[in-house]
Amino acid sequence: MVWKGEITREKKGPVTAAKAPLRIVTSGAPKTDAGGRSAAVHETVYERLRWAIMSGQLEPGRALSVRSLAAEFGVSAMPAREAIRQLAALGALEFTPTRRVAVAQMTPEKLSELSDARLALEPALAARALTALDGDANAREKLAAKLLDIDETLDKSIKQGDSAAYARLNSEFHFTLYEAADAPVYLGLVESLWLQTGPFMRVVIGRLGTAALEDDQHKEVVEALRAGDAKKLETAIRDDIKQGMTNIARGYSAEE
Amino acid sequence: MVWKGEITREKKGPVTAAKAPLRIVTSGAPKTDAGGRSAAVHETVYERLRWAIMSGQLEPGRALSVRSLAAEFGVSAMPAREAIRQLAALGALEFTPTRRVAVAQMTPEKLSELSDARLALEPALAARALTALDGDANAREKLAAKLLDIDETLDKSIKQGDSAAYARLNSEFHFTLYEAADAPVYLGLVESLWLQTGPFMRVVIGRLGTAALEDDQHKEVVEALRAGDAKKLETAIRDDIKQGMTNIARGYSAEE
DNA sequence: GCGGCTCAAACGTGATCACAAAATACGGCG
DNA sequence: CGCCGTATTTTGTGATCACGTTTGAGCCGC
Repeated sequence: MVWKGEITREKKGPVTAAKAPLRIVTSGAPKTDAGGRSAAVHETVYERLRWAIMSGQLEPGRALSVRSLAAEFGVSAMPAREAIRQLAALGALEFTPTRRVAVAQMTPEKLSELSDARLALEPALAARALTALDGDANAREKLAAKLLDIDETLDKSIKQGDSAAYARLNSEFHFTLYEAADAPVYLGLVESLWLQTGPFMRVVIGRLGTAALEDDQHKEVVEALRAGDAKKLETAIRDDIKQGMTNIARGYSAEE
Repeated sequence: MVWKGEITREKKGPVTAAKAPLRIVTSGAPKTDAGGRSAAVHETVYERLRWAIMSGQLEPGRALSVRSLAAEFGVSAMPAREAIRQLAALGALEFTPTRRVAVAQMTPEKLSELSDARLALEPALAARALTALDGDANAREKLAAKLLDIDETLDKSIKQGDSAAYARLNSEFHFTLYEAADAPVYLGLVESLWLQTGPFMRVVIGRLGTAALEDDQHKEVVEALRAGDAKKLETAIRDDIKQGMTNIARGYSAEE
C-alpha cells in the first residue's frame, strides 16, 4: 500500500470534506511535456492536478481552494486558478452554490451516465486505433508489445496492493491504445470521462482493495489488437469498462 | 441576411485570420442565468463568448486575445482569460505554438470525428430524454409543443435567410430536448461537440445559404417524442445529424 | 517595385492587491 | 453539555502591473 493510511474514512460533509493539508503526489505521473518549448507554469500545475484527480488521490467532495493549491505547488494564485477552471470545465471539479470548488461528487445517476458514455465512446475509439494502424502490422505489434509491458507492471502492482501504481498504469494502458487512434476529439471526450471517474476509483480501491481489480480484459485487448480483429477489440474494451464500472458501483453501494 | 457582409472571404492565414474588430453579438442568445445568485462577470463573458462560437459568429482560425476580448466586453483582462481557458479546455479554442489563442480550425479528419462522436452520443441522449419522461405523457406533450414552437420559428428564419437566428434556434431545439434527459455528463460532452462544430457552421451557411438547411428531421423528432417511440427518435436524431454534418462537409469541400 | 530588417505596439503570463462574501473558530448563554 | 451568535480567517473575484516574447507594419537598401 502506498496510501499511507490517508484513505481512512473521514467525516464527509455534504459538499466539502475534511481539511487535510492536500498532499498531492506527482512523482509517479507519466511525463507529458513533449514540446520543445518550456512548459508554462499553469500547464504544469494543470497536469499535476489533473493527474492527482485521475489517479484518485483526491476523494470526491474534497474542497480545493486557489490559495491552498497555489501553496501546495509553490506558485502564485494565478496558475492555480487557471488549472482549477480548466478542470472544472471538463467536469472533474464542481462549483458549490457559493462558488467554492470541490472534487465532483459521485451519485448513482452519474455513475450510470459515465458508464454508458464510456461504453459509447471507448470501444469505438479503440477500433479507430486499429483502423489507424491497419496497414502497418509492424506498428500494431509494436503497440501490442508496449501494452503488454504496461499490463505486466500493472499486474505486479495489483498483487502488491499498490493502488496508486494501479491507477497510473491502468490509465496508461488505455490511453496508450487510444492515442494510437490519432483522434483528438474522441480523446478529449474520453479524457473528460476518466477525469470524472478518477475520484470514484479512489473510493473503490480503498474499500475493496486491489484484489477486486484483478480480472481485467487487458490480455484480450492485446490479443485482438495483434489479430487486427476490430469486433473482438471492441468487445474486450467494453467488457473491461463494464468490469471496472461494476466494481465502482459495488464500492459505492458499500458506502451506504 | 444578418451577417452584414462580414462573411466575405478574408485572407485566411494558416493559423490566425484577419484582424477585424471582433464584433460579437449576444442580443439573440438564449438566457442562461437561472440561479438566483447574480452571475459573476467571468461567467457572463464565458456565456457570451460561448454563444458567439456556437452560433458561428467567429470563423475558424479567428484569433482572439485576452485584451481584445476584455475590451469588447468592457471588462478587465481577468474574466476574459478565464473564459478563454474554459473554452479552450472544451476544444472550442486552440492554442497556437506560440501560445496565442484562436477559434479551432476545421480539418476533414476532425469533421469526421465530430460527426461520429455526435452520432454516438446524441441519439442516445435523446432516447434518455424519452426515458426520463416516460411515465409522464403529459410532460412529453408539453416538451413536444415547445419543440414544435421552436421549429416553426426556425423554419421561418430559414426562409428569411437569417442564419444567425437559424444557428440559435437549431441549438435551442436540440438542447431543449437533450436537457430533458437530465443527464449532465452526456450533456457536457455534447456541448463540447457543438462548440467544436459551431465555427464550421458559419462557413457552411456563408457558402451554401440557409436553403441547404431546409430539410432537417425536426418534425420526425417531435413525432417520435409524441409517440414515445425511442427507436424512431434515435433514427430521427441520427438522420438530422447526418444531414447537418453532410452539409458542413459540402461547405467545407467547396472551400478548396 | 520588392524583399528583408528593425522597431514599436500588442500579447501571454505570472504576481500582487483590494474588497466582499463565506467558512471556521470561539466564547457565552441556555 | 449543547447551541447559537460573533469575530477572525480564509476564500473567490476582479483589477492592475511588470516582464519577456511575438507580431506586424513601416522603412531602408537593393
